[in-house]
Amino acid sequence: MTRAPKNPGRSEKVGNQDIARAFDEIADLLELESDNPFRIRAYRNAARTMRGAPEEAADMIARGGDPDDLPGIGKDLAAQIAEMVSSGRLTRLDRLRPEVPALALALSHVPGIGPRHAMDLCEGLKPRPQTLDDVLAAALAGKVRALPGFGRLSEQKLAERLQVEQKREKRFKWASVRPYAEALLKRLMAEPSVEAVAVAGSYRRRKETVGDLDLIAASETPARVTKSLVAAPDVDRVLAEGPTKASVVLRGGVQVDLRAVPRESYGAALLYFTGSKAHNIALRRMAQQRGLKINEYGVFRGEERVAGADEASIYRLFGLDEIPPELREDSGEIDAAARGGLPRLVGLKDIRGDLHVHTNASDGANTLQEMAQAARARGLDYIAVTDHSQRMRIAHGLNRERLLAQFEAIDRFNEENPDFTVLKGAEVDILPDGTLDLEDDLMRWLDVVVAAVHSDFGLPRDKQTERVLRALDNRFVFILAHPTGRLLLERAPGDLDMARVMRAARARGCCLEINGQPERLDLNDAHCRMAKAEGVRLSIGSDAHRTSDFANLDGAVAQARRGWLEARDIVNTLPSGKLKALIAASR
DNA sequence: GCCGTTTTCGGCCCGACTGTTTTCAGTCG
Repeated sequence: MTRAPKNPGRSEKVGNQDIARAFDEIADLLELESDNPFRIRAYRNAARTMRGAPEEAADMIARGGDPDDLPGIGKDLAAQIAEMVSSGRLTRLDRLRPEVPALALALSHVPGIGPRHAMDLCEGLKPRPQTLDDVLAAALAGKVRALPGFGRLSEQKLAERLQVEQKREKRFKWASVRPYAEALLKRLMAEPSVEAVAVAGSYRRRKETVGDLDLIAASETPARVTKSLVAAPDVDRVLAEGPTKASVVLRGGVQVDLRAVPRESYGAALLYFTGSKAHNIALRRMAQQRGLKINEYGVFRGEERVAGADEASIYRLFGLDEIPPELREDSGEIDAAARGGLPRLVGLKDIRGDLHVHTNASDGANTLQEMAQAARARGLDYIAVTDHSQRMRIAHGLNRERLLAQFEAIDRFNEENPDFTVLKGAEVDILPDGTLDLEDDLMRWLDVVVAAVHSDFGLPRDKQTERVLRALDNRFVFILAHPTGRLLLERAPGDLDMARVMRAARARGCCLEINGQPERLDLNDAHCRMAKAEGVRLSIGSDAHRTSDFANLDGAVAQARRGWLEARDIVNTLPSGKLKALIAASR
């Protein structure tokens, strides 16, 4: 459910996310009113643009810029943005809301129920339903089948969908669906008729959360592949099954959609179902301009297929460099690919060391030696051991004495292991007033000081921002860890003026961390891109608490890639010697 | 509502599956 910003007229800043939500709600409402579909799309595009915009609209307007310059934002929408920024309200939305029942909006958000049926249910049922439960009751009582466009079967499905909706997990963290994805890939790969299979969709684009899994298989006997999915052991319910397509819900609630296509269409299908939708639309427009048609079976000139077996052939046909899935959001990647200007995205192999690692001295599960060995086994050259400072009682934070003992252990380890480097570090708590939980005379002996907020996440924007800025003021702080403090699907990001934080970080030569914990992935993709634009360097940290957690680096790298980052944007692609010099220069 | 080497009007992406229809609308991706 979307809401306009609270506290209209207050000085509290309206963020791009608020604007995006308002535009999406307008699109939803217009859709329920059966408004012009292209106008609806314009609002949705605008919402997407605002979500990924590199600069807060409020800042843009304050410095004399015009949101009209953003792609998909014209005069009208620019005026609406300006209205929201100045007043916190949106007249268009305020007028629209009373015209459409709130229940219709809620119904249309249930999968399988579109705007048409949502309105028909609201207006056709007697007595008029007020809640989703009312609609469910009507369906169970057999009152829905009488409505035009409904029948016995659709009534039954409606009841099921509403019941599922009540306990549905809407999105899943990327890492939590990975086991399902890999199990299904393995199963389908074992099918003799399958020549190739991959996960497409937002999973392949490495979005931090995914709503479902999209599988693409190449096979000359597609019906056998869809049958194999439907018969998989984890399948709870079958939503649809046809000769080339099947949809199921797994136990655990993850929906899986499979498309099986012939070998010569595999690249086209992979491209098509990897999306994003906006990226596809942009490509299709290019196809049209060239008198071509692109769909999930290939690129066609008339009846003739001119590309489609692999993705590269399709991009090549349009004069584009191959665009990595992480960039396919229609946020500038197509222009960049056309002029040979795509970034050379950082890869896991570029990461030389890990700058955020815990041991069992604080809340980790493994010893310093075990962590170092595991890192080396993964091909890293160094790690920074960054156990918690003493304020983190719950995490066994290190006091002065224990930290000094750790120094000695690290020196000993480095002497005995000349082919690997353990850097002395600490994850120092940023206290609510912005002071640090470790004295300067200790921090000066650390190779890497990582500062992080672990309490009082709910401070108002100005206080939270001042708190972080004060911490960054300390000459020894080199990295701001998990800058927003968000936990995916659990805790909203702290209210930080990220533009100010970035300017301060650049001025001080500090880095912002991309934390790879699957529930953090903090910074997010948009912030990564913003940091690069602001000239702020980033660091990648697994925040490992056990040896297996070095796998988190993959998630952090994926996030960096979504943020258009290259190896040179990330400090721990440097060898340890150069990194140390960089840190020394920042003090 | 946006946009422009067919530019200020008239376009705007494409196909599979489902269920209710009797030739198609709704929904999804």
